[in-house]
Amino acid sequence: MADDDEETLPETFWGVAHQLRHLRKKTLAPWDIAPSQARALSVLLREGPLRLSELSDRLRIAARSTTEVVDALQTRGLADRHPDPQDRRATLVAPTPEGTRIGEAIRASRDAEAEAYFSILTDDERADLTTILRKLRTAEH
Amino acid sequence: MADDDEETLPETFWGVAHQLRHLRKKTLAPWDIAPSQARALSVLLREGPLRLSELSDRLRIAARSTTEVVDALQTRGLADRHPDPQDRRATLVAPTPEGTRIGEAIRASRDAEAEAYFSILTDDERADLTTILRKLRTAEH
DNA sequence: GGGGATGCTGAGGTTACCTCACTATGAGGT
DNA sequence: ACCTCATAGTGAGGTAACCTCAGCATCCCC
Repeated sequence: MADDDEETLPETFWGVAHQLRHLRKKTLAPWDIAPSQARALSVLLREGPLRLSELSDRLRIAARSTTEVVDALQTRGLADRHPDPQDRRATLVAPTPEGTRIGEAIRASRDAEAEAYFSILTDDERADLTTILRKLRTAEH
Repeated sequence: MADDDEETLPETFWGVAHQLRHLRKKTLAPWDIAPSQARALSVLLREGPLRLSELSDRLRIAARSTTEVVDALQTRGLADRHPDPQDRRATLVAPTPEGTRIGEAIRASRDAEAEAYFSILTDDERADLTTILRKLRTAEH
């Protein structure tokens, strides 16, 4: 019912973001895990145990918000906290075996989801899109 | 402090989305208007008076959420409701003169913002990006 | 051995959504 | 005319994912 012929670049960008967000949510449903938690778990799998502050940097959110995400992961038994031997102020967050298992399953499913979503593009378009977005991403704004 | 060398396409996409969201928020600051309200106002400027249900379609949000956005616009004197002469169940939402004025100012500023953000791209890259996103946007997923 | 920076978290707030239930109205069939 | 069913908007209540600010513990450096 909504027609979308002459959208500007940012508008189109947000449209895609919106679709991807919904898709991602749907993909996550089998695990009953919130997107923010899945994101954090994925960072932990990729980078191993991290301080809360480091995790905040990776997620680009405030430290206080990271506390909440980690609380949730811990409640679900997907990650745990232990003291950093280097610095008694700091807390290291690491995925549990269960967290690793689930995190890997999510990643696989998410790869498949992204594959499906972007599969309507040609290889060239995909490559171009990656290059262009990466350029935007890393530029100084 | 966060290094970002080997991100996947979706990750990079979200990174760009994140930056754009912050930029947009900053651009909106002078008017002290929430992003959701600015979006609705922009739709109203483009399409003229709309029923709440039609506005929901354009914004791709639930009807109930549109009620809230319109409430906010009305409180600020940027839009008003009046009954649809065609259907006494329906309510038409239209921008006030003030809403039109502010909406246009926001659009101008937003165009400038987007221009600045995407200005690091070449014309070709911009065209490619638009084409690719539009393709993703309109495909059946 | 202060004094300021850093690391985490409690308290409390905001934004932008959602569903469900309800009322008023419209539209079609009998 | 009446009955049923769909549609339009909204009250009530809820959620996710963020935020700031204040406070405490610890570290680092002169």
